[in-house]
Amino acid sequence: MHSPDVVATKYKEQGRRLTPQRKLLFTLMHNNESHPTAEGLFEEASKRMPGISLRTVYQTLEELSEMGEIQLMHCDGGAVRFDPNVDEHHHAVCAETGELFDVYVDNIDSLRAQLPAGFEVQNVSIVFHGRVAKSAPRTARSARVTTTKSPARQQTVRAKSAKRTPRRTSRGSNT
Amino acid sequence: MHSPDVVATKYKEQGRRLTPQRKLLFTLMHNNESHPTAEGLFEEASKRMPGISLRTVYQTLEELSEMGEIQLMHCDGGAVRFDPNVDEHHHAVCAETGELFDVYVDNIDSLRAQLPAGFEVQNVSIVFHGRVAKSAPRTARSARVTTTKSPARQQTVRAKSAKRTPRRTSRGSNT
DNA sequence: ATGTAGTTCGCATTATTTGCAAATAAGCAT
DNA sequence: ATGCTTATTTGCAAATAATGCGAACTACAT
Repeated sequence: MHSPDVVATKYKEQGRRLTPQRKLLFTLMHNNESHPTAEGLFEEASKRMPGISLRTVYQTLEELSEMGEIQLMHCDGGAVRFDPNVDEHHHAVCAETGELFDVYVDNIDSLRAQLPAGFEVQNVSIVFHGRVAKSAPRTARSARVTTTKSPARQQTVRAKSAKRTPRRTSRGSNT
Repeated sequence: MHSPDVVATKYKEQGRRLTPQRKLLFTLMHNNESHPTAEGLFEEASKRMPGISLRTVYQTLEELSEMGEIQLMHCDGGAVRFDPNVDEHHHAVCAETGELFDVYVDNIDSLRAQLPAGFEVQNVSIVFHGRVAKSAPRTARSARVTTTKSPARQQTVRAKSAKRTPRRTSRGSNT
């Protein structure tokens, strides 16, 4: 996503208005690497602008997405997460914390896949499921991918993964 | 997923009972390559057993998932789709029809990814987004993956992809 | 045939997101 | 500054997807 200033200019060029809400959201999303959900962003925004509406957050995120300033990602079936990084990249999800990291993959074209006959690939999305080791964080950047699962049927991790990001019981009434 | 008979045996072994609902669902899921949603499976099941509850379908799918007989997949943010193929495989989604195909990838380990320091990969899921060409379906099985997008920022396809699988207005009252 | 515990089912509820209309407020012209 | 016009913001209802729960039901061992 471009800088708040540039995005602001783009907005004006398109006849859109610059509201305080939008300006705030531009700022909160710029360089945001947390892959927030609409709710999460709403909470952040509420701190600086109490009263801002969740509806507006959704609205603005949709605009930014349409303008190609941010990307959406449907990760584990929970709420959509937004990413200001629109470069071609992929993701790694920590099974424990739910944290989401950007991952660059160099050689996707070398993947040998048995695609359906006549299938034209437009883009590929890769998600690395795993966990961040708390121990000695050796500087293992750009390593070959090696999975930790039995060679045959693998279901251990997938099995009960339907768990979605836990959230408050209800919005508007945090008892 | 194993054959209905084998699954039935597994159920008995675990002290679970064999109900007509379960038997039907075992049959409908076995060798099912359509990656149905719970709703979809419910509709199929309803044809043969009117009155079966959607709740039971969800329930049974969850059981099968816990038993490692089927896999869940969160595809585009819509409803979860179920896959009786629990071998290590990936998916291809047709952007037009929404159809989902199983895809086998040989050399995932050759992917060169810049993972976060200390990230231990447990498994990788790859989704090929694209479309099935209606023209001459050349037998292009097991080909190298080549994406159709500008080398720089790619957002064309991602942008408005939040569209979920269209479904009936409401369940229970199909006017 | 009987009893018991596992199942099914319907309904309420949660969670995420979008539709809609009324109230507001940018940004331009005066 | 004032007013206008129309884009925006907001709150609420509604759509969708999935789960919790309890009452009614039934598989199946005895």
